[in-house]
Amino acid sequence: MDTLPRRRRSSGRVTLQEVAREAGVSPITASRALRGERGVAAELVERVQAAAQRLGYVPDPAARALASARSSHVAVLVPLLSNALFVDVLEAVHRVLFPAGYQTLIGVTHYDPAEEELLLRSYLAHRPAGLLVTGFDRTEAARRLIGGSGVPCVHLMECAEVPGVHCVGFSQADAGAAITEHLLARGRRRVAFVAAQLDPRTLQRAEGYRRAMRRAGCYDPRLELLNPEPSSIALGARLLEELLKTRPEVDAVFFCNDDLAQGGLLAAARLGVEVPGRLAVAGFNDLAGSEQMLPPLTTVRTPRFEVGEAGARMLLALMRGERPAADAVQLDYRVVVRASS
Amino acid sequence: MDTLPRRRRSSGRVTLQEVAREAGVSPITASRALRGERGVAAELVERVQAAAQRLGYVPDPAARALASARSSHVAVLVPLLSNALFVDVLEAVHRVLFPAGYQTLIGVTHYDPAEEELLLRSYLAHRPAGLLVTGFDRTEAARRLIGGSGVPCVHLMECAEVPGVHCVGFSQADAGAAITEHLLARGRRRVAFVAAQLDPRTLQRAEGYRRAMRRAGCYDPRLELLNPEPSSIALGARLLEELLKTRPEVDAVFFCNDDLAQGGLLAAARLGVEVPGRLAVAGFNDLAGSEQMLPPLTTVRTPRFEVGEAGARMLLALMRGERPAADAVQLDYRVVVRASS
DNA sequence: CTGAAAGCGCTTACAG
DNA sequence: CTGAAAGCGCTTACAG
Repeated sequence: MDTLPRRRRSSGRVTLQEVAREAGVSPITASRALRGERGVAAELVERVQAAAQRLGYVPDPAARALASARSSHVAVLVPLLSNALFVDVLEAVHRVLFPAGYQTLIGVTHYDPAEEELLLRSYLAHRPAGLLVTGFDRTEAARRLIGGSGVPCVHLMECAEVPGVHCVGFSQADAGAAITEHLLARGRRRVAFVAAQLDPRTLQRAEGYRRAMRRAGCYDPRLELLNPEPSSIALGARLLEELLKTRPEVDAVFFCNDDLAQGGLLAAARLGVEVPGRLAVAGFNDLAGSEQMLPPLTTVRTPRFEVGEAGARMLLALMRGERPAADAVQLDYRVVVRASS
Repeated sequence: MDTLPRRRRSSGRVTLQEVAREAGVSPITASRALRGERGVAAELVERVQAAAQRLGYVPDPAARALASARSSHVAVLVPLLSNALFVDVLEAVHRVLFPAGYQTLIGVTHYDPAEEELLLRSYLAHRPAGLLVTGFDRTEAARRLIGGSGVPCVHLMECAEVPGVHCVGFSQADAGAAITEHLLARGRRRVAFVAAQLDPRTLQRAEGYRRAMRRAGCYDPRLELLNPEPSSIALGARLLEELLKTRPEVDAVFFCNDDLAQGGLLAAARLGVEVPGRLAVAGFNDLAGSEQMLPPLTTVRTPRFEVGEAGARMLLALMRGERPAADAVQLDYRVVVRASS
């Protein structure tokens, strides 16, 4: 049966060569047929595919990567998995990329540019076919690594019209302004902004908040409570207590993320602070559970699933060498008004 | 300067050959020195390392994988990223594996054995150095894929003493029994079990619940409310309402996961059901926010971080060809009593 | 302890 | 439209 000479270091897997022999063509033709390269006679394509099927051929990604200087990996760098936001982005990315034959490599930067740079080095060594990164805030070295690699890259979550830069996101600042304007429209004047983590996108929301407050003639820097610790329900509870103690005159709070807002709502209930009567509360991102709070939380629904999907599609185009329809895609958010405001 | 003949298809990266030339040794010696293989003269090791440093050499993982039939990837398969449990496991795994030179590839199975099998095929094609999977519930084909691959594999979250099987986990059944016993010890008799998703580990907790209820002479199948939908805060709220409507006599509820329990607590507050007066409530996993609930949630603190860490360490040993200290590691959980029970 | 040769399994670049 | 040759950048297996 097996007339091939036994290879010295054979790994035991079925090789392209065996498929080619089975189909009666050369390995190169088999390779082209299997990759769907055009310019191969339809009959040969069929014969090769049938042979591959029969032998149970699985291409070797390492050999392919070595020969073509490109792997089937797409590296995705996100700040944190404990932020449900990014889990949704990743889910959407995977749903687009996996059926297209790409493996998603998830890298977690912990909001640390130095760690991102380290991950980038490591992932780039693997010659990924594409790169998906979060936002624009990174070290100069990281920027050079990306640029110098020649690997197609799409930036997620933020949007900037810079030639040669590809991105899918939404305006964090506008969204921050919109939810602030909603609170102002409800007649609130002393609207606090409470934030944690203080990553670039949080600070952009802060800018939106300031813009809206200034426009309404209500801006007062003492209404901002900024804390660099990681965002969490527990921290939201603590920050609300701190806010009420140090700025008792506030009549509304815009939390930069729903987990903080949920904690704030729970703390308010514990302290007997009436929401929205005494204090209106709003969050950001519309995370799981926000609609179940007492009262249900007013928030901004951000298009994270759409960001992941559109970002992955744009990358797919770039990896194919095509020009995407647009270099920068700005998606919509929506203020979701519930009983907390 | 560069006396090397220009290669036809050079990828531009610094190669081992260049490092070897710079250090004045053969490529094989350079390879051995860089990989820390013992049996290379200390002086040569230093020279090679210095040369690599000078040239900015980064080993090519694809070439390495092709030549050695083993990559530096470790594939980790988890059911879901929206369950904070697995995010913690992954975080711990990454913290152990990354410094050891391994890349963690995260695969999400969505609790679907067919999808797991597909992912397994895809990951195994990449010749991972190791494999980390969740639990023991998979297709027969998946089991054969793992076994036939020869790739070291550690099972996480559950524990079984089967020769040749490596695992790190805890007894889901015992933990389920323990929290049930706590509710019984509080004098509750009509303790309901409310569960979603109904994955294997949830069903093991159900077994523990039944064991404890039977032992106390309180078991009644009508006290079980099992729902196959994905677990969420919103579903927990819905299920509590359903429970109170159809089994008004219950005096306690054990939710199979904290997100359900949090939703249940919120629903109870909305309905004016006093907790724990009228109804004691307990959860499972001690997820973020549970301690902030009103009242704070009694739950089981499960060792997910420890599972990830110990599992990764065990895999590290296996990948090095060592025998781990134990094939099956059983970790401890802890009942955390708070005001909801 | 060190090295020359061969090979891992593909694809690129060049012919025809 | 098809193929023979060479090469991608490493490591294994065999010598010495």
